[in-house]
Amino acid sequence: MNSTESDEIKADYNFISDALVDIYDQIMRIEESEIRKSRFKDITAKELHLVHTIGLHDHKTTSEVARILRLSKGTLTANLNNLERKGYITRITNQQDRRIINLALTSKGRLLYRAHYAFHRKLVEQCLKGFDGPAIKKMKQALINVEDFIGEVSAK
Amino acid sequence: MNSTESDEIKADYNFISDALVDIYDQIMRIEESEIRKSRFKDITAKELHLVHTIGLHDHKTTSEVARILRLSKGTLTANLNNLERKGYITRITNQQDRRIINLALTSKGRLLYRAHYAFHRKLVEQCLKGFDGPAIKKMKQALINVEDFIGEVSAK
DNA sequence: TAAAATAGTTTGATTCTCAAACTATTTTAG
DNA sequence: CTAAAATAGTTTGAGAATCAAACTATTTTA
Repeated sequence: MNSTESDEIKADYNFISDALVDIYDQIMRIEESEIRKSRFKDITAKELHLVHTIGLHDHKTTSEVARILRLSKGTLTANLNNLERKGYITRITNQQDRRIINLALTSKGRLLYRAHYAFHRKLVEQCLKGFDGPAIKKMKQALINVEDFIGEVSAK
Repeated sequence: MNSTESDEIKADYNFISDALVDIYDQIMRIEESEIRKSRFKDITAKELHLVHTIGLHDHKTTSEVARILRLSKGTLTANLNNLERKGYITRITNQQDRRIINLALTSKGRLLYRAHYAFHRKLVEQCLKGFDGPAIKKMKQALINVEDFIGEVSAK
C-alpha cells in the first residue's frame, strides 16, 4: 500500500468514525418525532425502545427483559406500569410458576411495533439504495464484525 | 429479480435492520465500561459524549453546544459544572462579548477525547477488517445515504 | 414442612432534566 | 447619549427517571 492510498483510506476511516457518532443520536430523535406525529403521540423514545424489545422477545419474563435492556427490575416495573396504563403491553401471570410475569404486546402495541419496524426498514433501504447483492452481503459482514468486536470486548 | 433473490435480499435487510437496533446500545455501554477501566474513572457515557462534542467543536459557545446536543441551557450548565470540577473542560469568557462563554477541553479533557476517538477508530477498523478500497467507499456511501435520509425527514 | 431461593413490586434517596425567573452584558431605537 | 429590548448564561423549583434495598408472594430444596 503506497502512502497516498493509505492516507485516503485513513480519511475514509475518520469520515466513517465521525459519521457514526452523530447519526445514531439523530436517528433516535427522528424516530421519536415521527412516532409522535402518528397516532402514537403518548410514546417517548425510551418507551418505543421497550415496546420494540418486548415485541422482539415475545413472552419473556420481566427479569429477562430487564437484563436485556440493562435496567434494574424496579425501573422496568415503573416503565411497564406506564406502558400498561397506555394500553401497549400486558402482564400475563405464568400459570406454571405464579411468581413469573410474562410480557406481551397488546394489539395497539403490535401496531406501534410494526410502525417502528417499518421505519427502520425504510432507513435501511435508503441506506442501501442502489447496492447490489454482493454489496449488501458486505454490509452484513461489517455488522457481524461489529457484533464480534462487541462480544470480544464484553468477554474480556 | 427472481423471487429467491428477492427473499434473500429481504432477509438481509431484516438482518441489518435488527442488528442496527441493538448494536448502538451495546457500543454505548462498552464505551462507558472501557473508559471507566482507564484513568478516567469518573466519567459517565453522557459526559463522554459531551467531552466528544466540545472536542469536535472547539471554542463553541454554551448555547451552540446546547443546540447541537439538544439539551436545555440549564441542563448543559449543570453538566459543564461537573466536567469543570473534574478538570475536563474550561469556560473561557469571550473578550469581544462578555455575555458569551466559549468552551474548550483542558489537557486532561483532550487526553480523554483522544482515547475515546481511538476506541471509535478501533471499532471502525474492526468493522471494515478485510475490506478493500472500493468496499470502504461503499460503506461511506451508505452512511452518506443515511445522512441524506435524516436530512430529508428532518426538513419535512 | 420449614428454610432458602426466586420473581416482581414498593419505597426512599439520588440524579437528571426542563422551563421560567434571574443577572450581566450588549444592541437598538428614539 | 440613554432607556428599552435583546441576548447569553446561571439559578431555582418542580417533576421524571433510575437504582438499591426492603418487602410480598410463590416455588424449590433440604
